[in-house]
Amino acid sequence: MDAVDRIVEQWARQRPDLDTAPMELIGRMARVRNHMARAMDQTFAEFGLNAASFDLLATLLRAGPPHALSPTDLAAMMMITSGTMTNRIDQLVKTGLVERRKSPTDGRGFLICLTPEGMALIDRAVTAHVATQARLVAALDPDQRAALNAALSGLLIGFEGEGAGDGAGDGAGKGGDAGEDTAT
Amino acid sequence: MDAVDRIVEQWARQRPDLDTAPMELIGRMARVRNHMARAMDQTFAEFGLNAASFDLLATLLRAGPPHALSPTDLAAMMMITSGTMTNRIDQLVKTGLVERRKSPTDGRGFLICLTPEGMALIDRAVTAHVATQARLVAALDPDQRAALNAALSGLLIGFEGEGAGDGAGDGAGKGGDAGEDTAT
DNA sequence: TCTGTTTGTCTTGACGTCAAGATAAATCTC
DNA sequence: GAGATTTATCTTGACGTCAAGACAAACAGA
Repeated sequence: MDAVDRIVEQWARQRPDLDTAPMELIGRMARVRNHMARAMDQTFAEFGLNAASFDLLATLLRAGPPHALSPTDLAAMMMITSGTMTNRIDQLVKTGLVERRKSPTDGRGFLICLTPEGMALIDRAVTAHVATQARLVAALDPDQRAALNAALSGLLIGFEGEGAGDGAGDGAGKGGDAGEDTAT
Repeated sequence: MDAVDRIVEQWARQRPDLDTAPMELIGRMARVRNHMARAMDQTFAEFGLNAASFDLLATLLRAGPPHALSPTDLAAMMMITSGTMTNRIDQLVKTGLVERRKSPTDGRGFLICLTPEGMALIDRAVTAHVATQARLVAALDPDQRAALNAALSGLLIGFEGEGAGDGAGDGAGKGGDAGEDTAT
């Protein structure tokens, strides 16, 4: 009897015509994701980061040497708008974790590079993040994990299409929510 | 080979020491949730609502007659702060879907009530919402659905504790994200 | 070469959220 | 009952996001 069960019960009384089985699934997934996001945020905070800045630094790290990407490429990979990208870069430049270099090939463009400090920080932060993630799924035994992963893959293929490009790129809503980093 | 696989592959090259199996699971769940949230937002928009206003109206509806709750109770159920609650109520009062009545028993308090218009709208919107949710899980066969639900329940119990109170109530981060309605 | 279009980045304005605190009413303690 | 505490709600200020558009540099066609 969890919180989702209580909500489903209320609907059964108020609108017995509704089939709430999908709601159970989706509701639980939303709640699980919220708990996980909260836990991961704590790990980020230990390194003076939030999900947004962690995501940017991690994207640069896992891109491989020379750990430099254009704001446009970063925004595409992280599925955020260019304005948001500018803002995130500004903050990380202020804290000295990345730097803006002029693109050698395009006078309009920049390359966002990890500084040595940024490199060192994100390297440690990623290690801690992976440990946090391991802890978050520890409650599941291997069979359950495999089943969960298979079901999620099935859904994801349905949403994104088998071998589509990188981003879902639909176009999110505006204010407040919609995302909280999508990957890493 | 989906987007999450590509990210995991990059980590394997850059940090082969990491066990990215949990990341796959969590990454897929985050992406699935984002796609679902986007689809549900579309349904809400068809009724002139967003996730926030839908959530409030639906909470009042499923609470049963007389479809009236205090802002404090609503905020607790929806796991948002009192300031956000004030804001959400203001908007729905402006559009005539709910009204503020003085509490008959507490001079400080109000009861937020569905107006007839709000009642009619949310009743139709919930029907459409449930249909959208059914469509979102249609890709899974009954076995997969059961396995997914079981795995999510297991995780949720781990996070919220077996029979705990209504809210997780931890205390979220501040700006931007953290939620996008949790239930309904 | 010159002009028009495309591309890369930043700026502006609006929105929804949160945290912290202000205000008013209710309740408790002596 | 009078003063202190708690509870219910709203207000303020800051933040991060998006959409739309401003601006500069690069490219393409005559």
